[in-house]
Amino acid sequence: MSQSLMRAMDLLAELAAKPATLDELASKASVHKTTIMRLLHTMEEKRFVVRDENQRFQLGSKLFELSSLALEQRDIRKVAHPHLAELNGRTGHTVHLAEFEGNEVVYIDKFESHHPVRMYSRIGLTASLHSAAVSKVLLADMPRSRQERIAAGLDYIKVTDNTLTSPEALLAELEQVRIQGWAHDNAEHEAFVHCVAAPIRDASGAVVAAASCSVPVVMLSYEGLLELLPDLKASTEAISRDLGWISHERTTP
Amino acid sequence: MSQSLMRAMDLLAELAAKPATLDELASKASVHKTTIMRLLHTMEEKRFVVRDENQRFQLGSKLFELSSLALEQRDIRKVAHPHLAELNGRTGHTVHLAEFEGNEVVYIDKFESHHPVRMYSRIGLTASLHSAAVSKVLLADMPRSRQERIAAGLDYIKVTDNTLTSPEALLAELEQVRIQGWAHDNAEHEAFVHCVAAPIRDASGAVVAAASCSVPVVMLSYEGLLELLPDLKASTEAISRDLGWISHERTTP
DNA sequence: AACACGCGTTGCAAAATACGCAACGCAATC
DNA sequence: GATTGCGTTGCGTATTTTGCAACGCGTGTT
Repeated sequence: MSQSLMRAMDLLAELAAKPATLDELASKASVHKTTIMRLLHTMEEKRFVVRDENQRFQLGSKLFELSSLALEQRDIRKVAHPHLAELNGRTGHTVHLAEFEGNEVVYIDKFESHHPVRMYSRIGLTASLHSAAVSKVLLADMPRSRQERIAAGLDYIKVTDNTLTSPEALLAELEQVRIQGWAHDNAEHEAFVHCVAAPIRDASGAVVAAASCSVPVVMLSYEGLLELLPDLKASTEAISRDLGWISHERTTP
Repeated sequence: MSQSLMRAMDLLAELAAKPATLDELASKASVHKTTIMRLLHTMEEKRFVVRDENQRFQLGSKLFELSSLALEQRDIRKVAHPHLAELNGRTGHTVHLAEFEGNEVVYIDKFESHHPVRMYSRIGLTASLHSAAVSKVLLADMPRSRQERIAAGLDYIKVTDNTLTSPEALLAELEQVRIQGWAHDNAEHEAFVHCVAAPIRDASGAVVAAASCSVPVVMLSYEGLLELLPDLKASTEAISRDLGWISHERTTP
């Protein structure tokens, strides 16, 4: 659509991975360096890019500024923050907050594990739709027709022994997630990590986000993982209440 | 230089302030909406921008991804180096940079004193958790529950007259450190050396490292040591800014 | 029920803009 | 002192971007 903008954004992505010189960038993009240079110049002017002392280009501080502003705008994040921080403090495990965006699931907040064995992830990364616990939670609340459309469009790369490999398997699991009110990732994405996730609802009752705990399997058995559920549910329900949601569960039968 | 890119970046800055509709953006930029729309489309494709349910445009998750990646690769040591070298040059005293790693505080960089009386330490060594000034700074930013767990697990070997000897004493001091924004080691680890330390923060505001000045007591009284604070704070704050941190102190009252 | 308004979308023709090229300047390296 | 690596400059070409005018679609108004 807009060629120069497209290239510029690719450049930013490239620089995020690793600072680079003009020629490196030009050859990777298969464009002449003059072109790249002009783009870098304008981005430099707006502080999206800076040059270090050795003429290598890297991402500039404007980007940090924008990203922190953008994160602040998402009010789910703001509301959830204290609750998830508390959950993280109480359990000591990695906690993620994720949202549906476009057709992807994106991590919008993360709280690091207190333990030396940690898992890698980053705010802004997208989660796998057929294996991440948060994705299952977010998908589970969608209308069946949309679930089917999405499930049909995935390629089910088998990354671990437990990865789901068919639309049917995924849809069946989504149905179960919807009924039980939580989801797991039983080492379906990385063999050494499993997770549990639960939904966060707004005033209309729609699932607007999902929170999860991720734990290395060497640290906690599957049964131990499930014992985190009451804590996790307590947190997600508290967040939902803060967002205006009113539980319609019968308190005592 | 590159008109479309320039406009696109202005759009991002505009959206950072407040999500907006197409027409709002177009009138603010004094450009026809078709033009803006094309830019937004390509940015949407790259997840720099998203539309919410009411067709308002806002910043997308790619920005979070880029900025967290970039911050990760700017390792603290590299960023801090010139600032600490300058501090070391200016004061002439031993300067340390320390990080939390696992459950220990580790020195990750050191600048030697210019004076003949030096203190012994080495990059990679761990600092004592209950007496080193850098440890206090790093601990002070942690959640209370974690502080308590750590404080309870230490054995308070009394190495000098001033060594803190109880979890209560340590926790009380951490609270003070958190409030005042710096910590001391008043000859609590070695009778002939005292130090001051200050926190280094990343874009999220979390304390990711600490820097300190260590001086033999024969060289500088406690009052003299405190006079190093403005210099030290200036350095740590400059490093924090380089890491993307934005001060939320009011500049003028 | 009909109408107007707001907001995004489409197709097209004009030209301003971005592009590639080739040559230059300036360091650092051998 | 020659060579390699990296960024910079000027210029003609044509590709890309632009503005316009009309359309589609949903909302809320009379």
